[in-house]
Order: sequence, then C-alpha cells, then structure tokens
Amino acid sequence: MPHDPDPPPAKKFKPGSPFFRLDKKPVMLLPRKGITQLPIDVQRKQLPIYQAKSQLINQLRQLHNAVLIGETGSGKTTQIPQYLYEAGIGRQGIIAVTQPRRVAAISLAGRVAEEKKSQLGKLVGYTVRFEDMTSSETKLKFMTDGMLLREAIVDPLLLRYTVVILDEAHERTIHTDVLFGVVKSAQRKRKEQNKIPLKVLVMSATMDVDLFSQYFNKSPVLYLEGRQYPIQIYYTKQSQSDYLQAALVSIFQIHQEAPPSHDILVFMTGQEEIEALARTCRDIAKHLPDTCGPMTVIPLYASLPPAQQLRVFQPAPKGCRKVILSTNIAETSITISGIKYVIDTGMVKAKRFNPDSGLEVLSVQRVSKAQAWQRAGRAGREDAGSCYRLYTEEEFDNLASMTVPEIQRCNLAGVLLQLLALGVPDVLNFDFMSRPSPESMRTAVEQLDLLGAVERRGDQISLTPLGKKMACFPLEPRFAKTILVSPEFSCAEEVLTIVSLLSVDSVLYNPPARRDEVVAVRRKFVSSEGDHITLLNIYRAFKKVSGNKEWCRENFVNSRNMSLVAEVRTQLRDICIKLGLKLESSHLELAKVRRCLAHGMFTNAAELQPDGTYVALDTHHPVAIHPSSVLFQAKPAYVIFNELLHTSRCYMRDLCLVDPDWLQEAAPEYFRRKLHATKS
DNA sequence: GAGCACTGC
Repeated sequence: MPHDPDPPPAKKFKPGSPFFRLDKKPVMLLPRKGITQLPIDVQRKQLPIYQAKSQLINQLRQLHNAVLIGETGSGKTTQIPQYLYEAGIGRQGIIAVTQPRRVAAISLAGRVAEEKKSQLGKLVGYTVRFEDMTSSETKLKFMTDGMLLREAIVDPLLLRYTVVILDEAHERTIHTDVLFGVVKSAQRKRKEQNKIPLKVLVMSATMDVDLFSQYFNKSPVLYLEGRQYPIQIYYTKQSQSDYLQAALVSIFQIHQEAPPSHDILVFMTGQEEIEALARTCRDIAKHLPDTCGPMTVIPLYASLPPAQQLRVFQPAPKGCRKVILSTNIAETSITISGIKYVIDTGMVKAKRFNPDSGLEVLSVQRVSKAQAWQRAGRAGREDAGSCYRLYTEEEFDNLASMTVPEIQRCNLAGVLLQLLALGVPDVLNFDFMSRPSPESMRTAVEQLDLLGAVERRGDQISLTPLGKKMACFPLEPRFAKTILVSPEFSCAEEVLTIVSLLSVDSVLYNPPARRDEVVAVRRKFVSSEGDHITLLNIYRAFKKVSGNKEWCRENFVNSRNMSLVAEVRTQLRDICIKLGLKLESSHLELAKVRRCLAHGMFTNAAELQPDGTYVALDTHHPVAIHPSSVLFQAKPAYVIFNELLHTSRCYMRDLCLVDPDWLQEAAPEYFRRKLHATKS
C-alpha cells in the first residue's frame, strides 16, 4: 500500500440506503440461480413472470399502449412476445421487439427460437445491419431500433407489424427516441384510416415511467413484481478530491476483508486511467502480506481486442480475487457474473455538443442518479451485493436524476433528414418525448439547407430530390451528399471507400510503445494530399492482399475495423446502384477525389492565416492540425477536415488539402460571406 | 507535438 497518513476512504464509509431500490419503487425480477440446468419449458415456467402470465395476457389484449417495468434479465423480453403470440394477439402480422444493440437482438432471437423449438429464421428471427435472419414465416422479430427506423422510411405506418415492443426504452438512444414519435403517429393514423391497429408496448427499467406513460396517451404502467437481491449502498463520509486514489484504497480494503471468491467491478472513465490503475494494483498486490490472497486485475473497455475482452468472463483461479476495471461498457453492454462488489467513482467520460459552435467535446462528468443505480445493480445479479460510492450521500442527492437523452446532445441533421424522408409534415414541431433545443434544430436545418437537401418556404421545410436520395444512405448527411456528387467528378469508387473509412472507428492501430515502428511502416502509404488519400492508399493495399491478417499485423492496421469498412462499402455501393449512380474510378487522378470531397464537406473547411494558425471558415474559431495528421508538418493554405476535437486546443482531425476555388464553386454564396468575414 | 466513453443505420 502507498504511505498514506490519512485513514483510507473505505474506513470512512457509512451505510447509506439499505436497499438498491428506493421506497415505493417496485421490486424487480431476476432469474433464479441454477435455472439453466433444467429443461427449457420447465425453465420458462419457473420464471417469476410466469405467475403473472394470464393476468398479463388479459391486460395486454385490451390495451393499445402499455408501459412495462422490470429489470433486464427478468424474462420479460423473452417471454412477453411469446405470450402474445401464444394467445393469438397480433397474429395477423409480425410482433417486433427492438433493442439498442445488435448483440442483444441476435442473442434474444436465438434464445426465443430455442424456447419455441424452432429453427432460427423461421417463426423467430432477427434483423440487424448486414444480417437478416427472417423469412416469410417470421412472426416474432427481434431487431435493432435503427433498423425499424430504416424500415419506417419505406413504410411509415409499419403495416407489417401488429405489435411493436420498444425494449430498453430507459436508455433513450437517439433511435428509440425518434421511434417513439414514429410508432405513436403510425398508431394514430392506422386508427384514423381504419387499418389493423398497432399495439405499442414500452419496456423499461424503473426510470422515466411517468414520462413514458404521459407520452403514450397516459397509458397504464404494469409492474412486474418479483424478487430482488438486496444491495447495500455505502457512501463516503467526506467528498473525495482524488477518485482514483479513493478507488485504489477501496479495492485493497475490500481485498483484505472479503472472501477471495467475491469479485470486484470498478467503474472508471477511460482506457488511460484504467491501464494506469491496473499497473498500480498489480504492483501493490505483489507486496501484500501472505494473509492476503492473490489478485488478478482485468481492464475492460471497448477498444480492447475481442480476445482480451473475453478475459473478464474467465473465473479467477481458486483463492484468487478478480478485480475488473471497466468503463461504462459494463453498465449495459457486457454482463459479468460473480460480481459481489461494485466501486463507483461517480464519473463518466461523455460527449457534449455545442449547437452554436458545432463542437463536440469529450469530457469527464458526473454520472446521473439513474446511471449510479445501473452501476450498483451490477452487484446484485445473482446474490446480495454491495456498492461503494466514492462520493457522499449529499453529492449523490445533487446528481441529475437521469442522463440527458442522446437526442438533446448531438447534431440533429441526420435525424431531421430521416423525419423528412418519413413524410413528417412539420418537422420543427415533431412530437418528441424530450424536445431538443430550438437552436440545435435550427443549426440542423441550416446544415441541410447548405447541403441542398431541403427547401424552405416560410416555416415549411421539404426535401429536395437530392435530399430524398441522401436519406437513402445510412450515413451522416454530409457523407451522403459527397457520395451523391461523386459521379460528377468520375470518382464514385474512391469516394465510397473514403466515406466508408470515415464512418467507422479508425482502422489505424497505434500502440504507443511501438511508435517508431508504426511511423516507419506507415510511410509507404502517406500522401502529401492528406489523410483521406492516405487512408485510401491503405485500403487499396489491404484489398491487394485480400485482407490478409498477417499483413494487417505488420502494417498496424486494425483488421476487424477494416473488414467492417469493406461491409459498409458494399452496402453503400448497393444503394448507389439502386439509385442508378454512375460508378467510375478516378484511378490515379486523385485531385478529382479531393475536389469531390470539397463539394460534399465544404462546411468543414479551414484557412491558413498570415501568422501560421488556422481558422475554421464556418464559425471563425481558431483551430489547429492534430498531430496525428499526415499534414501536421505541412502548412496548406486550405484544408477540409472530418471532425473537430476539443482537448487542450481545438484540433482538426483527418484533413484533406483543397483548392479554395473548389470551395467557392461548391457553395458560392456561403463562401462569399465566410471568406469576406475572415479577412475583415 | 496528442491521446478518444458507448452505441447504431
């Protein structure tokens, strides 16, 4: 242990609320231990929700809307669709169950197919991007919420469906929030037009119940009662100035006192601090007295290679304690069994969006109460557990009650384009459950206007023919625009590649310890024309060796992301073919490609100033070239960039050298204003 | 001369 004269924070803990849930909140269902060894139909009947089956069916038969409350894993997601189907409710069409995440949709479909003793893709199926496991026989369909939203563009009344179940609604993803409005409107219109009614069920953990119920015509809230393993909550007596130190001390406090089979899950903010704390823990664990057992420390975050992520599921050797240091990936996406203790730093790294500057800032912030409960809940999935909050009870009381829904903190251009494509008559007054700010709506309309996607007549906004085509692409509007103008420059093939590369996580792997090697190996791809062309060179080389894994390793290319790029590209290319676009290659004439990029992404342009700094032309904010760019040492007069990242300075990332004439011809009026303003 | 939580179409 470090020499710390103060008593460790864990000693200062006092018991807080004795149970996980607050008073009056319903108790949650959780699957019983050992249930998986039983035959499948016995398992189904042992789920506590089974007791409520006939009552639930009676209620759901009559209701058009209902809000169902119950913890994830209660069995509600797998059982209720089956109950409806077995009771003949909604048999004329399909019962859809939406999920925020692909893996959830896929694994739930697998589970339910197994329970129905039916081959996956027949009665029970799933649809996610790049994968459709459904057939004409499919009646129970699990899908990502984004996928149902895409379908709604073709069929705004969702006529294939008789029931839509929006699961995990409390997560409030941007897709779920838009779907709320879409299903509500479809339901009303189908009623007005005397079509088969649409039943809408919203499933959630305990948060936001009133909001959901109010929004869906004051629909009844059905509570699924059951058992909940109690979780003891502890708060610190005093506010902690250093949550990392507090976490460290708490880990070893628990380690010295608790039986070794009890695992610890620590919620932290990011890769760097996780790796640093992991090293410190391992060092300290080496020098502990023999009375203390050994400890394995496992980091967990999304950018970790899959094989290393799997380590969190392996049980520690007997007598050894498992300590998992995780980002919020373990809040929802990854469920680890055997967790007895949760340590919650109370902090999270999250993106914030400033609609005025169009700037996204990634910053460390306090969690919401809802998030804190979600984290605590990870200690009580199989048995009673404890949660140590590294903040005082008063600090907890002052937290925001829920996380601000995604729709209120991101760029809305894509959402508005989608709503317009859905035929929503008055987008600015769309019936959002949580309305985004008027400024961010205005910014989005302006952006779409600049791209030529919309026409404005007074308050009326409608799609132009170009806008209609843009909405066909599962992309940010500016990327869709770039693809659509590419035939004019005879470079669609190259632009498809570049847009695909920009719309997934980076394909470049940069282990800091091998920096010199990375620089040397990457030299052969570098283009003086910028990062876009450099990426294109890497993709071309990757294709030349047919995606060889060994080649990826040698060249520090992330093969998982590169394969995803290829999949995205195929999808985008298919859409181009459906739209009848002329797909040509510019081959070696890469200036054509850059000119095309300038036409699609002119809103992200920057100009070199006489003093050697850069100014973003859109906002006149001072910006700088990110050191990871191949243009870092260069001083091009004009560039376009893919994104701005505000850290120590405001950095442009992924740059492409452009000619100012191209910008002028792409948006003459806009640049007359912008260039003039800069010079004055 | 930096350093990036998590999803998804």
